Amino acid sequence: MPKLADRDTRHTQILEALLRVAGSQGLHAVTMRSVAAEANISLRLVQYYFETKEKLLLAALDHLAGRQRERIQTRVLDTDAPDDPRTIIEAVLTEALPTDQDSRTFHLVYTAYAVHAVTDPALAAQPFLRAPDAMEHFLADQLRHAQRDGILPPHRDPRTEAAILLALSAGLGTGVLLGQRTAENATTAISYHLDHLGLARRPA
Amino acid sequence: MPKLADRDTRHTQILEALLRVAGSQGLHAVTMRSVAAEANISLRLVQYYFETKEKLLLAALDHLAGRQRERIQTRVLDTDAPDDPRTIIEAVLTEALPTDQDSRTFHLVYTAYAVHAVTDPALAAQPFLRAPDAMEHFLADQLRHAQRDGILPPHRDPRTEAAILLALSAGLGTGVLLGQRTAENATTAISYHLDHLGLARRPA
DNA sequence: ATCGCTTTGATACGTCGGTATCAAAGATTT
DNA sequence: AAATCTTTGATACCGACGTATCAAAGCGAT
Repeated sequence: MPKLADRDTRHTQILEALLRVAGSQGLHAVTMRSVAAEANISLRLVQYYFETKEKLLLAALDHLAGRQRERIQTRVLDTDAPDDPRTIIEAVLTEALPTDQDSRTFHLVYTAYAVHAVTDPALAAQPFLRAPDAMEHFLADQLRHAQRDGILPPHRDPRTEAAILLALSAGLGTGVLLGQRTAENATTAISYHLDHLGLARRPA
Repeated sequence: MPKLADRDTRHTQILEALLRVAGSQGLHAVTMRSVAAEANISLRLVQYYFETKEKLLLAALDHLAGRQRERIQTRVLDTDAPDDPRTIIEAVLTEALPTDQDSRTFHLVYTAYAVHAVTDPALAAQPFLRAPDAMEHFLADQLRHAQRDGILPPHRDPRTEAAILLALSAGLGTGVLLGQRTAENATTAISYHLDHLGLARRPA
């Protein structure tokens, strides 16, 4: 009966189960047992692949970050102008909003991790801040390109603007997650902000 | 030995103890026992004043919101121009940043509650979103006043700008909390943004 | 077929945490 | 002085959870 799956398959299977639990019932509902049940495997097998809960959680965080990276990349490449700064930036920021179940889960779980990291040194040591940090640099680069291309006013400071964009989309995302704001409301605000930045689309 | 305190004093004493625990070790470290220990009273007494942990947590949330309201009010009144929109808005947004231990605790605990609220209906029913919602209206009002006074360009939409301001300061606050950004960096970004809004100080 | 990796099951241990209970005693009020 | 409110102490119960252990069996590859 027990079909053998290779390690990678099992790993992702378990991690996806974890994310489903965390996404629907919160990170506090993630236990070795609940994950096993969600994945339809025995508790013992979860122990087999991830010896401790801490390792399991760290792996899940990694998995989550990877999925989000893929999502964003896909979103950018799916636009009609994947080399136009305005298009890229708007796609990135919009993708970061919790619109569908997947991105809701991402936001929820990631935020929960972040909260834990503030008081848990082991988690804080994790490459947690690297993703948003990289994103900020990426945005700053795009803004610099835009300035060179003459589609962003020269008096704008790319570094600061990038920080603002990132904080803005994170804040809006949280608002959407809490039901305090609709996703449409948030996307509108992002477009509005980019418009007033003076960040135009590159003419074809 | 046991001195009698009135209910209010005890309540706040216990709630402050809770916030100290939550602020230093995280909300997950808040247990009936840890709070009792932090407050230097018996577990039994915590049970006496707040029958269940849920009630205790809800009371703490209320207490937290109240303290933050006071903090912001004080901050605004302490400025040199407590009736100038630009001054008020900058004070409010800056106060919302986790600069000292108190505001760090606020951010941390509030965010932790927010994360819980997403998957806990009992918490979500709480007047959670009312504070940020009221703040957003307040900011929008200030912006409208500014427009009437001619210190904010008329093509700006106060509602959207208010939403952006709130999301921005929340996002920056999170960044500061996670150590990804300094408080100075964040305050700079806020001033920068207000400047580019075209929101000027009212001339004396 | 033997060896090694994978999977399950049952189960158990220790800890922690929310809640409950009983008894007793100090303090305040009337 | 009596009645009521406040406070402590000592426990106790029960459930949940992380972790560990032992035994057994399925499956793949050499």
